[in-house]
Amino acid sequence: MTAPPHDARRGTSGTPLPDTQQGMRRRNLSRVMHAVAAHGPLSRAAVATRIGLTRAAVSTLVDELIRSGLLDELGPERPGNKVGRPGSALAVSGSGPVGIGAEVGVDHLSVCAVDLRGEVRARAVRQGDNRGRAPEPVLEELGALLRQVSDEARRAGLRPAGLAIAVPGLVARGTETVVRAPNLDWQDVDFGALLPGGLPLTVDNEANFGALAELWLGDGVPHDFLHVSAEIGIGAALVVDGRLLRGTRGFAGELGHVPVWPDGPACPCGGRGCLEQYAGEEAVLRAARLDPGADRVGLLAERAEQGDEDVRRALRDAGAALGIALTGAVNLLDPRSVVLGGALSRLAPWLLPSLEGELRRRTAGTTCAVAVSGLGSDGPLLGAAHSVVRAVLDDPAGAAA
Amino acid sequence: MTAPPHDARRGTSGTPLPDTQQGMRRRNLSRVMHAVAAHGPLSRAAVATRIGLTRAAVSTLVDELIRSGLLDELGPERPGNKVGRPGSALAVSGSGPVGIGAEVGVDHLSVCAVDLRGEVRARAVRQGDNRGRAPEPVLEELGALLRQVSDEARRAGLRPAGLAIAVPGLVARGTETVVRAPNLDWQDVDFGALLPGGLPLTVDNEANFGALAELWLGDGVPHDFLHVSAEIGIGAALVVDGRLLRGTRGFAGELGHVPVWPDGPACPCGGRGCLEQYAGEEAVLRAARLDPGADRVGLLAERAEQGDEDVRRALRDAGAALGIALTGAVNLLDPRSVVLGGALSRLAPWLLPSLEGELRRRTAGTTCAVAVSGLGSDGPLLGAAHSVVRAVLDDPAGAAA
DNA sequence: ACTATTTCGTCATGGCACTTAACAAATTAG
DNA sequence: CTAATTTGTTAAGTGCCATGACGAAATAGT
Repeated sequence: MTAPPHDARRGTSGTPLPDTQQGMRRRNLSRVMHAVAAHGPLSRAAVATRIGLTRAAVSTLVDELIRSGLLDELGPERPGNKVGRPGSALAVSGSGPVGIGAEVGVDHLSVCAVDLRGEVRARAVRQGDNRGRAPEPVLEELGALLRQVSDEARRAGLRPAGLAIAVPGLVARGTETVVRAPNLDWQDVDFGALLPGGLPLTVDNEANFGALAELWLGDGVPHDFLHVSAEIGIGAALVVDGRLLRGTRGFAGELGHVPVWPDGPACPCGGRGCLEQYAGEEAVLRAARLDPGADRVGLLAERAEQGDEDVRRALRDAGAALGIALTGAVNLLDPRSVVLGGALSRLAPWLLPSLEGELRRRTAGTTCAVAVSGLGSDGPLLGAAHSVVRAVLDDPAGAAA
Repeated sequence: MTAPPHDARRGTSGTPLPDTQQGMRRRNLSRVMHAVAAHGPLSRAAVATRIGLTRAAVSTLVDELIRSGLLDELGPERPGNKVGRPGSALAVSGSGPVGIGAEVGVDHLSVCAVDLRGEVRARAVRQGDNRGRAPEPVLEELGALLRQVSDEARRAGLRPAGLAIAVPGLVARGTETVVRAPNLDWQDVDFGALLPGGLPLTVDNEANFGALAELWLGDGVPHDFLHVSAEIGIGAALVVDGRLLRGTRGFAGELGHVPVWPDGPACPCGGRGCLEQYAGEEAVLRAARLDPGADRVGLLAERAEQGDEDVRRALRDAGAALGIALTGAVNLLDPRSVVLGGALSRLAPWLLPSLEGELRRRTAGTTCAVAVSGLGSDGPLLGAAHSVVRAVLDDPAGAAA
């Protein structure tokens, strides 16, 4: 229904969008919101110097944003400045719009509401294996959770401004249709048709939302990195210049099928020796001589911690394969860092030594830091909710409603 | 001195540039120029509908551009429209600014001047091996060629608006310093200091300029592709959404050191089994049992054409290795196509079958077209000159002088 | 305590960029 | 030859930000 927020502003053809005064106004409203959201409570004067407009101009912008309920005036502020009249502190409203984020995982459904300040204001989770279930009943349950969270938010005086859903599968660029979700065994599921409408809807890959969460919430992470996450497949998401690189069809980031040993075992994808054959969940479990059961990642972590040599070797080998695949990616993309997220962050202690070893040996000089995500398994959910929040910050006028 | 033109418009930090009315004017001037440059002679009314402004607004913009000498009024035009007053055709000026492009190759120096219409208006080449020569005498010769071309352009009433130089090596992002050019055996050469000033200078990798040439001049190539070129090393340049992906330090595109067979022969880069060990010029010559001499690419093409089995096998194997490395890249980036440029375009007939074979087998479904560049060896030079032209189109107000 | 200084937010004025609306000019259709 | 259509220009209008001046609120100095 609505275009993905993060590619906005780019015209469809070579000619960008026309530039009118209203567009200028909208962009400046957005700049004010971003400045206040990113750099804590700020006075009008501080905003003005920060975004390069005059105090007078910022005053009118702020007035409009306060009237729309997107900014709050907190009252006089004790400023860092020593002398002069204190400014009136402005903060993004904690009682205006909220972004609704949802995640359809293989073993859970979760929904949350995040306000403009980034606080989680409502939350609902339903555990339960969704593998092999038909889309309709799953999305019906998801709808119930969504209603629950929306109602809770509304009771708190908040207004849902949009809905973003993270799914473990490929989503065709610009649509709400899941083309293929191997772990759920879903194909061509149109979320727009199966969920009650009413809110602007965005559906995207969980790896993408996880990377965006890292970009927006991770600390110290620059806006140029490669985010690797593994659930059952291995997905990567590339953030370049603070923007997600989606690829022509939206299928970018298929790290799992990068060839590692080109003559290696055949892969369902048609190739041979894909990374997934060495570092995918199934492959690691097999190499560790463990049976696939529930909470397999937890099991691996537990055994590794206990010192199980088979498990440790399996993880070491997986890390080496990851390191080789990442060497290619780092050579191609020159990111500032690589971030391990999702299940990988939990297994990082045993993956990292061999991973970093391969990477460093093969990219001498081109030092690329490897970091572990601090967001844990909440990344995709938070990224989804925050994507709605960002959409509001990116166009406050359009989202004021 | 000036920032690379293609990353412009992006603020230094999270907060973008402020939006003032003057900025709006500049952007709209740019839109007019782009519309006229891209879509042939156009009337004011046609420009207006195309860029979404009113005829009145476009009229004042066009007046200003004509006064600056960037647009020419050709006179009444026979329009496609059946009825109504004919418009007055506008075209970008053929007598205004020109972009000066230069290329420092291993066996030649070349310089050209391209006007806003994209026509090459002056040109100078000096053949001769530059391998191992010190930077100073080479750049002195280049300076002589530059003067020659600039003078010729000036005699034709043209005004050099900027200088862009393509070099076979790595250039640190945003600088004019060649960090490392292995084939010339140069390190940390500051072009800005060694060339006479006076013009805004940009120095960049030849692969990058080759890709930009493909983007701007290639026909049918979309603005999402992976451009592969091989001189002695193998470089790639990624164009995403019409923008060059440079990487954090400007070192993106090092396809030559993507691991292909991780246990393969050691590579000077410190890794093992890098693509360059299989498809690099030296490796191919060795496999073909040919001695390195002058015009080695030409020799390979000639022998392959004559049916030399050793050469053909060597090229077949190189193509397969390329296909494997590209499989990784395609999986990661999901480009619309892969374009073979530079020396590869000449050898394409013998590389393509195995290359496409590997690529197609390993990326079933994810069809990614492989194309051969039509620009030949002129790509980098033309890309450099056109980058200056684009800078003028991108900010006509700033470049009017 | 009182004044000078500094900084903040607002207001009135002005300039700039685009839109709207009207019009003359140039061409085709009937 | 008139009506219709399209172009380019002009004049008035609106929106948005800059400029400069002002009162308000706090600190520093005497």
